[in-house]
Amino acid sequence: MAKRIASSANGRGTANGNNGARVTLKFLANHLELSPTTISVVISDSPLAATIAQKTKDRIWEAVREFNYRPNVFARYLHGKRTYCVAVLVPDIGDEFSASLISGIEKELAKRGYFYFVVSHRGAPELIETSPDTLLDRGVEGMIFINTPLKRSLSVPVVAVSDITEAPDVSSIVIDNARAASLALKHLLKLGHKSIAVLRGPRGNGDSEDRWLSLQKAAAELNIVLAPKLTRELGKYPECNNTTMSDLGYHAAKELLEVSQEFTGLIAFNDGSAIGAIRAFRDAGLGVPEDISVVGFDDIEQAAFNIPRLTTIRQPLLNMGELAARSLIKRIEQPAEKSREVLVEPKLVVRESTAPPAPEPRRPRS
Amino acid sequence: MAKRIASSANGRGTANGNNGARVTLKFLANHLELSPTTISVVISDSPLAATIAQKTKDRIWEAVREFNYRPNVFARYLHGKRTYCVAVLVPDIGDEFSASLISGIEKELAKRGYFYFVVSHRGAPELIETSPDTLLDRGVEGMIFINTPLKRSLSVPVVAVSDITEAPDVSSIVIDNARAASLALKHLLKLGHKSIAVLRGPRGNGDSEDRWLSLQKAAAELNIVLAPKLTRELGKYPECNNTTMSDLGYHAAKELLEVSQEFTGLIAFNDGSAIGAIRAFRDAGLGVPEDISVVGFDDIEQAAFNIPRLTTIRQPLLNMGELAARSLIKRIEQPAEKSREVLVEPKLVVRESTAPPAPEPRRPRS
DNA sequence: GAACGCGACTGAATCGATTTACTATAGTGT
DNA sequence: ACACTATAGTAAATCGATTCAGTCGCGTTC
Repeated sequence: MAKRIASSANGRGTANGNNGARVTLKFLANHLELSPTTISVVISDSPLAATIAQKTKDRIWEAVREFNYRPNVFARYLHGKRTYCVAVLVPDIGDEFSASLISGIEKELAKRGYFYFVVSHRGAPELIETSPDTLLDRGVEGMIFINTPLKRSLSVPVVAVSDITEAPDVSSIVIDNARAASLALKHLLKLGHKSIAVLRGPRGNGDSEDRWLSLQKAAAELNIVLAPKLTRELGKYPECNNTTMSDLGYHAAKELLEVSQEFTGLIAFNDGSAIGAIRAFRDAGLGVPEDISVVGFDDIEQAAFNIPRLTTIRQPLLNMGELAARSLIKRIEQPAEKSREVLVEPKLVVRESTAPPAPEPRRPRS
Repeated sequence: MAKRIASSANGRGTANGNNGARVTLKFLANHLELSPTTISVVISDSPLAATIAQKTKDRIWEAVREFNYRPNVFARYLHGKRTYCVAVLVPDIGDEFSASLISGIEKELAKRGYFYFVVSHRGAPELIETSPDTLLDRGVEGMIFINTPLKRSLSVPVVAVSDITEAPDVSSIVIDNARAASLALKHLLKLGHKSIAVLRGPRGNGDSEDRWLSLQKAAAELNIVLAPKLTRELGKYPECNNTTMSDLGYHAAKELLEVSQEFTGLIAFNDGSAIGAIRAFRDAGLGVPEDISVVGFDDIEQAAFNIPRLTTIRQPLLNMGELAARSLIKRIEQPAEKSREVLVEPKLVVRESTAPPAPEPRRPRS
């Protein structure tokens, strides 16, 4: 009988009453003079465990604690047991959009005892193509695609956030862009703006297309024209690598300024580009909201502290992440569950970057 | 002999020439009329592979392609093979500090073919205590602790970023806070500031203590006093959950304003709190830099687009992440490698939020 | 007192690959 | 023609746990 009690917080490398040898089922079996079967049955609480005497169970659990036995995850998985592991694919984890989503995902996954791999592909097509297989090799039971195209179907459940997948049977979590567009446009309209510029999202971003279409549709319904020359696209995806959204917004806004002196409102693709645009206007001697009103999108942390505080369409990113994780787990644990699309409600947050347009045509301040 | 060529991009669930059954070594062996041993030897390119005829090798590789055979990672690992998997522990992935670091880490890991788990513990002590073991169970070969305390030593290499570990034999990547402090202080001093307020980092953050100590030391050397009443701590760690750095900075700055009308300079713990503070000053009718100069820390994306553009001490977060990953891999692959501390050089980035103090004592503008 | 049932376990096959220690065949030198 | 050496491969044990199909002893029951 072993005398030593292992320190509860032993770090594997340290002593555990077994003199350095790994604590395996076989070792425990030896020590308890039972068969590995019995111990396995008790530990994994299989139905068979009912047939084991309580006294024996107690002995087993005690030994488990004493030696800090931890079943080998890999051996277990060989028998097709669950891995409780999923993957998140994302263009880049560096920006606040992705980071907030992942934060929400993580929160929910942790609550349910799941682990996750993160793969950021930076838009590289071959990574997008091959990493699902590698992840499958590693036993993930499901995947969350953030803003990432998926062309084929996979053998595990998939949830897409900011959907740009073509694959069937994928659940998706998307913001209600129609509602968002109408919210932003109506707000500006009510303030009295007639000429509105738009910063479209980069091609390759899941929301770009849908958002733009929604904006056009809403504009048509409200009898506004979104003039093409007052529209800028925020750069192609692959180039997004070293350029930040603010940077993209800054340059797009400058271009806009060169083209026109008329517009009094701007709807940006997101808060980052909105902040960049405001900076550009400011550099041109124009004030926000005095000369131009700006509406952002997302409501990132800085939005509320920006000068001026940013009026924006809030996307509940944390919730969306949680929702994505929850949907995924549901589909993993209840395979009968059908895939479905969840539309998330955006919210207009009015702050300081929007105001009625100046009565006079604007002119750069000195 | 199989007739069909598997589609190269088959998604596991789909046909692969084997009618749905898993493609295992045994299956391939059967199909090629070779023993599993031979195939294994060839595929894993063990030394023995030299003894296999080239012709046979070719046949094997062809079959591997044809059936899209992928060795089972878990079965492999049972034999103690490498997992190429590490873990990153972080308080929270949502903020730009962590996100940038992870982005750097990820970049380097991906380059070397490693996968990684992320665990964000939100400061919860029991998670910090238990997750290393769970991660070890999952076969990680090393861990990166971002801003996370580690009290015991682990059986795998550990690299700490923004170091607050007490464990021995841990490599660490830390910013040179002494240099940073001197940079910030000298900048303000040269502009003519005498009375300088400080926003200290939250307790529990790895850099807080060191940064503050460095600041005091540098101040002493430069013959400035950092008055305790002009010093604020940015809230305790656990409460940091729902509060953003900007929020913390905002409130701390307000408090500062209530206490004193004298200070003309502020050194913030990071850019988030700096932006919050600027907002608070502005709300009180004070301008930055006209009335108060503000120095941030980190140089996050928004810093360059903020109004005013933020003067800040840049921390090369992406590089630090890459460095951390590189160190970790080195220690994994060359166990003889000793742990060491890497001091990263900060850089002063002068923008618009700092200027000489106004000659007159300041007073709130209307 | 033979047949039966039941409680409490266990043996052996299995998951999918790796690895060590062979074997079988063909070719070489003398 | 015989030992000897490559060459080309294979059988079987192993990693650590799970699981199906028993086994063994003992108390009932008619």
